[in-house]
Amino acid sequence: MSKQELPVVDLNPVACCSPIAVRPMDADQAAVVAPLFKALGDPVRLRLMSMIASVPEICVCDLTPAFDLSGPTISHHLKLLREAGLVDSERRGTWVWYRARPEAFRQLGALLDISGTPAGA
Amino acid sequence: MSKQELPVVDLNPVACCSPIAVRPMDADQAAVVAPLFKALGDPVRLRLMSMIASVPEICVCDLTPAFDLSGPTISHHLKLLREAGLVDSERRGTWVWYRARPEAFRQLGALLDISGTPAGA
DNA sequence: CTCTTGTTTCGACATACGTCTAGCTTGACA
DNA sequence: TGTCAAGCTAGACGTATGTCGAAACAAGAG
Repeated sequence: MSKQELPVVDLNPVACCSPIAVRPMDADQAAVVAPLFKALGDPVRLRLMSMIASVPEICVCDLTPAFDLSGPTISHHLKLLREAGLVDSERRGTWVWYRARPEAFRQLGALLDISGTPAGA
Repeated sequence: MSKQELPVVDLNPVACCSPIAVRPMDADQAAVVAPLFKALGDPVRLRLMSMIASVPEICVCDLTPAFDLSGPTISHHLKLLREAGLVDSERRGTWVWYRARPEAFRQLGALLDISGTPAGA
């Protein structure tokens, strides 16, 4: 191997990790963060996420008809987004309402920040 | 359904899409972007990506020993990152060197920007 | 040319994932 | 209480994914 040295930088104390272009992620951090990206890695979930995040809150009854998919399938995807911590849900009467969790987005956005890094140059 | 109106906003002409919290993504946009998130949705690939992005370039021979995985498996993950457009590779003599593609990161980061959106409030 | 080392491709396998239908739970309302 | 609608859970099924070992390919050294 080339014996190249990888940079070693302290963790950002606020969020989970430094931007991925600042220092190499260790296995534990990757295991925490990868599921968040994975949750957004399906076109249906990405659209759901986008529909939810573009309004203060939205009813499942407004999400389902936007897709050519069965109700249970949409419900399944929403569950994955919930388990990833990207959205919150709340039942109010007959309907269930979903809201985005901004912290998760801020964390993911921060991870992708490449300004002032080797990759950003 | 609740007849709630989803916002309709012009596309950002520079990148592929507006931030996902600005307007709901349509199916075509989601089909383009989701594979990028999917590529980062595996812990091994996320670590690889991070190792690659934290230096100007890096040799496969420095990536492989960081994992408890066979060479072919690492090669497979690198191929997926390449096909997603997140990294570039170049053979120089015996070794193959990988570099991050900053444009892809900037685009993903922009998508996750929630400042000034309903979710960011 | 042949040997060695580094990397990718191929083929196989177990597991995870996306989707469906059927059935259940919750709440509203007559 | 009975009934209906919204949404979730359970189970099944086909496909995609992560992993491996073996083999092929690439480049340099002897």
